[in-house]
Order: sequence, then structure tokens, then C-alpha cells
Amino acid sequence: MSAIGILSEYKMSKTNGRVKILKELLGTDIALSERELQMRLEGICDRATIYRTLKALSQKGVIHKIATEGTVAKFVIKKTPEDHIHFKCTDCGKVRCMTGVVPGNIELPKGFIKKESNYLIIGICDVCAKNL
Amino acid sequence: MSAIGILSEYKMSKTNGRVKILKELLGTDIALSERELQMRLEGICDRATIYRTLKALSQKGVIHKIATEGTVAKFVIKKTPEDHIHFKCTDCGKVRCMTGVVPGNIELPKGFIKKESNYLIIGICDVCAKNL
DNA sequence: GTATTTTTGCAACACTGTCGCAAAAAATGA
DNA sequence: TCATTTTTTGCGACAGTGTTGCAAAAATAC
Repeated sequence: MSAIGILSEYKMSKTNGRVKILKELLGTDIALSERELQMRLEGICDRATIYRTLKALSQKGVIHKIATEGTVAKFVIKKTPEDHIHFKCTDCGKVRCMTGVVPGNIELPKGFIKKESNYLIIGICDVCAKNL
Repeated sequence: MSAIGILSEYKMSKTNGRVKILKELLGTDIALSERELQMRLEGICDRATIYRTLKALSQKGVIHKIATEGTVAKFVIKKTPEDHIHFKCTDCGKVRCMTGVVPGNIELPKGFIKKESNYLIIGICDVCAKNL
């Protein structure tokens, strides 16, 4: 799906900033923070706009907000609707979707209702592991 | 293990603040943020001390730092060394360890090295679900 | 093309987490 | 127990994240 296509589908105004933000997110498999987006979109839009766009896209389920260690949240396009795992490399700092790695079906105790999940594994990624 | 016992085991000075912080953490199964600890320890110790203590205890593996959605980190005593799942209720906001609920063994792709994990399920807890 | 609605940029703000440094408290050891 | 050394605390300052109100600007609707 294209940036414009996504905005249409969710009935969001097609503003320059939103299209550019979505294009960045669509063009990478690495989760980006607001900061990282800001650097890639230097001068194109304001911090506040990025935050507002990320919030809106999260709420509509287009992107996934990943709570990593530390303070900053990172965001990736949701490619699969099902649960999946994110991996954070402590060496390069990158956060990726681990497509293909599916967590076993988790049974919650009675009475608990699941809405969404956030599985993060922290370690060293394949690229950084080679250079150790 | 008692607060003092833990501090002894890890060769940490037994200061008033640390003992009180540990007692709070030992006395609940709900993950607490620095903020929540501060309110419970009104006037006993400074923000900076709480942060420093939480950091030290995390590094020694006594407590688990949970990155929840939003900005604040929450902390719980590690009861089991193995991976386990945390549950955050969107209604009451409480974060709990789901002891007993074990994630299936997750196989990472070749080359990835796992250090630690952070599994968070977001939803409605049993208590809040009853009152819906 | 104009009117209406939505979004933006800006500035201000609250909050989290960190740090340096002098003062205070805890550990050490006779 | 008391003096010395080591560690920790509290304070203030700070950088960064994320949010918000509001007027101006842009997008949509007609």
C-alpha cells in the first residue's frame, strides 16, 4: 500500500508532512523514533506534526508503537496483523520486526482480555554479531 | 529474601532509602514507576536516589525494568529468572507479572544473540473486566 | 473559486531521567 | 567506640520526549 493509499483508506487529509512521514516508514524495516524521522525530514515538518501523525497512525493500527528500553518510542509499519517480535540491538541500536519469528500462542489466565502485544527481545543483531 | 538480605547479597550499602525502596517493591506484585515510588516514599528520599537505586537494582538483575507504552518505565522484583510476560491493564493502568504464563521458546534467526526480553501484553485485567 | 474543515507551526509546558558536586551517611578497622 | 575512608544522598541544573492551545495555512467540499 502507498502512503496516499493508506491516508485515503483511513480518511485522513493528504498533507505533505503525512505523506512524507508515511513514505519514510514504508521505506524501511527498521523502527524509527520521532527524532529519527525529524532528521530525515529536515525542514519538511515540525516535531509536533510528526508526533501527531505518529499518534494518529498508531491509533488506526497502521503503525506499531514499540516501547523500547530508555525513553523513546519507535514506530514501524504493521506488515502483519498477528503478533510478532521486535528485536533491539544494543550495539547498533536498531529495532527490527522479526518477521517469521512467531511467539507461541500465549494463554492468559481467566478473565484477562488481550488487546495488543509488545514483544521485545534485546541482544545483538546478526550484522553486529559478526563484527565482535 | 528481605530488603536487607538483597542489599547484602549484592554488596550494596544499606541506606535508609534503598531499604525503603526495596521494601515497597517486595511488598507488591504490581510494577511501580519512579513516580509511584516517590509518592509512597514521600519525604524519605529524593527523585535522584530512587532513579539511582532502580538503575543499580536493574543492573544487578534484582528487578526488571519494563518498558510500557508511554514514557515511563516500571519496575518489579524478579521472582523467576526465566522469561515471563507482563500484563498492562489499560483500565486501571496496573502492570503485573503473569507468573505461570510462559512464552513458547522463541527461535531467533541465525546470528542473533539474545540477552534479555520484554514481553508486554496490553488489555483489560480480570478485576477491571468484571466491572465492564 | 469560495466556504468550511482540518492540519500545521510555533511556543510553552510538564515530565522523565541524568549528572556534578558538596554535604551526609555508611562501612572499615583499630 | 571513634576516627578515617568510601559510598551515597540531596540539590539544582539540565537535555530530551511528548503534549497542547491557538492563530495561520492548507486541504477538502461544494
